[in-house]
Amino acid sequence: MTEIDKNTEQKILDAARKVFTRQGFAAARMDDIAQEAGINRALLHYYFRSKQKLFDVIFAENMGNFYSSFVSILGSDADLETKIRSLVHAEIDMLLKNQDLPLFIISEASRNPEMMIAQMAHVPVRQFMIQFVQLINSEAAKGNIKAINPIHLLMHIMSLCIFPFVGRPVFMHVTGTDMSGFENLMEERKNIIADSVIQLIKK
Amino acid sequence: MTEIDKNTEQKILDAARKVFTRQGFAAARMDDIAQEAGINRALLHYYFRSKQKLFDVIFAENMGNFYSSFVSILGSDADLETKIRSLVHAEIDMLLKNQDLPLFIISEASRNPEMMIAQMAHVPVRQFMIQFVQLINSEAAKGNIKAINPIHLLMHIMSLCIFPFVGRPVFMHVTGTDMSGFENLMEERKNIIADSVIQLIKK
DNA sequence: GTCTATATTCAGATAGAC
DNA sequence: GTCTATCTGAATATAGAC
Repeated sequence: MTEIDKNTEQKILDAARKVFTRQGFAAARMDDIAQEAGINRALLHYYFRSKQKLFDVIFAENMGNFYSSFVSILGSDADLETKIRSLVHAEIDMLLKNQDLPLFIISEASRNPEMMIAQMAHVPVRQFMIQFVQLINSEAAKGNIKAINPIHLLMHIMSLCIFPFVGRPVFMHVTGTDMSGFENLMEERKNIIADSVIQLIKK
Repeated sequence: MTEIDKNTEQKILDAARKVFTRQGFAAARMDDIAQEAGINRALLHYYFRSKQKLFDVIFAENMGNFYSSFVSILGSDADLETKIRSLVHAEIDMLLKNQDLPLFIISEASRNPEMMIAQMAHVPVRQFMIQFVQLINSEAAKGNIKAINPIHLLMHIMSLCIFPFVGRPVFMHVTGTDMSGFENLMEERKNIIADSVIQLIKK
């Protein structure tokens, strides 16, 4: 579907996603979204009534995308090492395609925790966490891995995968890297992170 | 400058630091800062002319605080393991006292990279990075640790230390933890992170 | 230096023509 | 459905009294 074929609602949503995800709610301007969509402000209001309502749609969408990509992996019948490797790869792949997503979710969640909590209700993230904890505990009980607090392990994985994207601007400047250098590094990091995590739990 | 000037100026700076660091530039209101300082808006402008100029002062201050706490550690004559342990402890101690700092710096840097770059010039972060890279490379050359890309190692350390604070609201909700539970976990994490990092480089 | 009152600017939202 | 023009409200900034 080309840009012109899309109906107006879709053009608005695409534009809003782009602007809100980059700028956040407070800094985003309805006019930026309108220009990005190639229409005028009035039409935004005609379709979505208010900035807040339009934002809510985008936030829910982004929240869903952020978690959906890797929730299914734990349920497979692969061994733990494979699961961890897939998890890390899936997450970094998703982040490479949606680089502004984590900072968006995190900053909007900080500024408005109630909204985040409301949206979390529609996403199986808690279930994911429980599944993860059980998996690690049972592997440890079976003696397949070292005993480790699953919460710390999960925090390790999330931190290692997500943080570089959140801190990207600072990181790129400090190391003197450009976008493609950064992306190459993250490609490399898929295996480095997986290896690191696996090394930590291996007996 | 009289004693009373200093008091008011200091009250404004304290209030501005609190509000800007929590809310970010776009969401912060001059009136919030005035109320927090116990004065009125006009006086803010009398002292700092504009919101932007007041913000610049706070941003520079925060940027300085963020990096100054651990830059000195690398220069000591302790062994590598001790240095890494001190680095992690110092950084997490600093973050426990300034929990909003990393998200503030990261989001403002994303929205306005030029400002971040300008402020970076006054902070020895690049020098810190070079020092770190040399340290790791020389230890590897001496055969004291495994060969590892120092950039990835540094990214590991930074990610593990900083990310939990950035993602704290989401994390607290997902795990059902409250503030004191979170802080206990981060206390625990000081050693867990240091142990993990050291394990990764040990031969 | 500090305040109240006011001006200015800007962005979200609406009215009404087509 | 889409536009131009306009209203409203909020937030930054200034003027001027004390």
